[in-house]
Amino acid sequence: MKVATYNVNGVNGRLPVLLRWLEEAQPDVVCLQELKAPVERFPLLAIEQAGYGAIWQGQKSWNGVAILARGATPIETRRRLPGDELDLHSRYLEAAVDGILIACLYLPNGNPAPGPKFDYKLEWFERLIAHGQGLLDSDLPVIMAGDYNVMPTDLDVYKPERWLGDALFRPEVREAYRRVVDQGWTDALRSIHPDERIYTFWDYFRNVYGRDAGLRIDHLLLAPAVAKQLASAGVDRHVRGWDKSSDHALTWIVLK
DNA sequence: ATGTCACGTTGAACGTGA
Repeated sequence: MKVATYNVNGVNGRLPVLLRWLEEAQPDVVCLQELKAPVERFPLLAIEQAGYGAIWQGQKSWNGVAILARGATPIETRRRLPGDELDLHSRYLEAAVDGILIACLYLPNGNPAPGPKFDYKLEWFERLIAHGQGLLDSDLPVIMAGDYNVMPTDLDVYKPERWLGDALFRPEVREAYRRVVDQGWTDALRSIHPDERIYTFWDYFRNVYGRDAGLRIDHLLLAPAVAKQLASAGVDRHVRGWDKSSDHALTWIVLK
């Protein structure tokens, strides 16, 4: 079983890239973030024609998340991260696929920091920690996949000293990410490749991709029951070089 | 500070978020 996460950065604008990758990689489950489309503009027909069922949560212009499953429709279990009824951003979606609970999340960027957007990011993290604990307590096989907007360590940044004050790398968010992992989650990419420089995002600016000045901010966190089944993990970084690509690449795992 | 995108309000630029 192959499970992937992809910040698509506009599901309609990037649709050819998404469909090309689905055909090439044949994933079983895909978590998408940053649809940047309202509910009614999700390209369900094209995705169904590619052989996938989908559930999604849209929002005009910003955010938006979806879960795709090959030959099946994910069974939705939740479409909000609990803990704040006033949070209207479309950033969380949860569903069962083939006996595994898939949480698709798009954590707030948080810049500029400090400020209200950074506070919102930290609050969102607290809610994720609370909900994540509940998921672990359930003993279900769970994957929390998505754009966490956090580089966990120096190894995940091309030039750490340049990012110290940024909302993606400030000590508070690294600490929050660590608190999630320390609950008992396995960072799939890091567990398979403990010492390797692996990036999942390259900015559009200044030939950043060509210079490999990347960041690792897209993560798949595995509950113990799933971590036991982890066979391989990687990033399809070549997709970032395709025409009209998202600034993120596809990050995936294969389970035994 | 800068740089590059997508999406929206609009009707060719500009604001916003990233």
